[in-house]
Amino acid sequence: MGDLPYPNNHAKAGSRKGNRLTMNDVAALAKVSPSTVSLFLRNPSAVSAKRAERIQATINETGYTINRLAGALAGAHNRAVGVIVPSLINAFFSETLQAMQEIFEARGYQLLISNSDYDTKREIELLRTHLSWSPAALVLTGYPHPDARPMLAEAGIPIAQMWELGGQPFHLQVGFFHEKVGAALAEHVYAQGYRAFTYIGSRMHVDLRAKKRADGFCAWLTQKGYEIDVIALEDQTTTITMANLFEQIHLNDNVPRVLCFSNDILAISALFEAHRLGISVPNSLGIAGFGDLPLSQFSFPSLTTVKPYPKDIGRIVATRLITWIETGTLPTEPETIDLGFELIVRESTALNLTSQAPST
Amino acid sequence: MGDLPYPNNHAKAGSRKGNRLTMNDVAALAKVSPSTVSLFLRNPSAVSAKRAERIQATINETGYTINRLAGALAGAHNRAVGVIVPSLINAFFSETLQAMQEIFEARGYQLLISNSDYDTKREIELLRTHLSWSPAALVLTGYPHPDARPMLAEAGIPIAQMWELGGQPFHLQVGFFHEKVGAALAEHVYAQGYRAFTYIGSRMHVDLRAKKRADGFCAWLTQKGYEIDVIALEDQTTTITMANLFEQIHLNDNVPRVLCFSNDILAISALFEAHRLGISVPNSLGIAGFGDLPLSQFSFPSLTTVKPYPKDIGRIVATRLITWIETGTLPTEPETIDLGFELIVRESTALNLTSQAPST
DNA sequence: TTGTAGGCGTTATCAT
DNA sequence: ATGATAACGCCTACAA
Repeated sequence: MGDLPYPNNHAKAGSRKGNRLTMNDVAALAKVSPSTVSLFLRNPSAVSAKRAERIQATINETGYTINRLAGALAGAHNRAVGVIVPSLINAFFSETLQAMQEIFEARGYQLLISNSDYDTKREIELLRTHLSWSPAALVLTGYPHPDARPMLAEAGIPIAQMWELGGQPFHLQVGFFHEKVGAALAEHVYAQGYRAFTYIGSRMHVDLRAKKRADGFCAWLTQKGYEIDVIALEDQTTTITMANLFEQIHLNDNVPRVLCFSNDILAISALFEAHRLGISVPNSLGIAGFGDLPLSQFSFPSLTTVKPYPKDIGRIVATRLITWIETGTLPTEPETIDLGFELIVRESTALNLTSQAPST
Repeated sequence: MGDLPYPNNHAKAGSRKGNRLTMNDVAALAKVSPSTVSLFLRNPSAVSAKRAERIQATINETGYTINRLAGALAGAHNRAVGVIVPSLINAFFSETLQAMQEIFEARGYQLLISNSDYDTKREIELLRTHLSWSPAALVLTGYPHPDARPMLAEAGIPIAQMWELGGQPFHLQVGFFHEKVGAALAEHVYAQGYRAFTYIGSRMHVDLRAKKRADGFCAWLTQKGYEIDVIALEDQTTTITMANLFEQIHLNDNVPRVLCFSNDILAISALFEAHRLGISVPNSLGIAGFGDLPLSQFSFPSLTTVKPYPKDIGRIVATRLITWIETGTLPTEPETIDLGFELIVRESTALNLTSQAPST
């Protein structure tokens, strides 16, 4: 399909000619040519001090603002960078976005952010929309749908994929292997002495990365000969579910159980539920999460979790992209940067230790 | 100052003429005129079925993507909407953004999002930058700096301010009074029987809304003749601070104390710290927050907090703005919508009640 | 319903 | 160092 049709019921909106102040106006007022103004704006030192001053003065007086739209069209590259994330609400992506934006903005790039809501169809549409703004680069989360590859390949701009490694990268891939997260966690809880395992993931039917973490967890333990209870929460109703969850769990001190959650929010809810029920964590039950929220180190007991590097992902993506944009080059070989993750062992899985000890 | 100069070291980047497929190319291939293609893209039903089909076919074959930059420049209005929030990481703003985006995107608008990092100077610069993209509308958080008002007034586009009420609105203001939040909380904890009060706010020197909540809290209690300990946390080091905080607090069962925090994250940390120290909440100490995180109703004890309506803020802003954009009108009278907030009373301040009862 | 002509505000090229 | 001129790709009249 082509582009979407939108109603064009915007009759008024002033006449054709907006009364916007243009570069020509500024040039006329400053008694220089438009080219000189343009040049001044891009590189002030290339203009004689006298005229520079005049131009600056009129800009100040008139409150002139350059029209980037026209500039972008005129053949300079567009200083906009498109970013598509699955969710704006997710704290991980927010951190990455913030980090990216700091760097991009410092170099004069504007971010066009969209969220796909974990929906592949939406993502493809968004790709089209983004491309229609002819961005200088595009940042995607994970893999794009195969159908979208040709479109992206034709765009001729650097494309970064973040938060997940694997598949066929375009130009740059920055992230980590989510299966390894699951495996690392499995290895840890096994080493601690837990012998009954429950993995609770939310929205795993759409959040493929959460799914991969679960898979990695199960794979490691299956190989050891254990069965894992996997509980998939359909939506964000952490809520009732946590009480239900604890009802389903059979605690047995001879075969200590651990609950691994696909994010720290769930894990912390579980911690509270344990408090409510008087279940001792980590001795009667282990609990672990993913994400290392600011809160997680201050919970009681403090939460064992896995910490990705959302800010670094953003920083690296931004830096690389800017290099390619400004040199006008595209890497011949796709670049893959594995940032890994950190398993943060805290009290909530410290089965072998004295869990009562206050942290210092 | 005019606009920022950025190095233009992007020599390569293909020749002047990008090899991008244009509407003319599509027209030629489909054997129609460019304007027919343009018309088709905007309103498919206005073109004869035969040609429509031909055009659609060539678009599919070539993978043509319309260039909105050119369209926007050509005098149609620009389907971009600028949004400036203080932080991308804050869960409140994320929810508002997500809600806004759903509505805007459904109507074909792209969001240009920036975060000011609670910095006024940055905000003014961002305003300039956003204006340079000639957006169809602008969304600000709270009040813009007075210096920025003329710029905004001249822009001639609808401007929405969200999350805070008061001052001189431009066209639309959607939010609530933060002082009232503080007052409502004060009234509640006083009614519960707490008689010693501590307010802990983070980043209040830059987050003026958090400051106002604190002020509202203090004002109400000062009027009752009480003194309030206000603790301002400079940065996000929740962390060590929570332990320090509890060291400073003198608990006295005859004069029960309540801790009110400027956000739920801090409040939940405090809840955990109380567990760690064996302090009984709410009987020995009350705790309240702000924000109503998903987690907050599942903490133990469940957290008393104030719930704003971030999604509604986003939805209303988006809806109103779209109306004005598409009718090409600007409201003559600024519109103010007070969404209020909800005081959610839960266990953590239930001094008079049996706090042991498990929630049902 | 379809085609033609002109212009949107800027930048790049090429003289001067 | 400065200025004239021709794109950039599309949209909106207006004409056919």
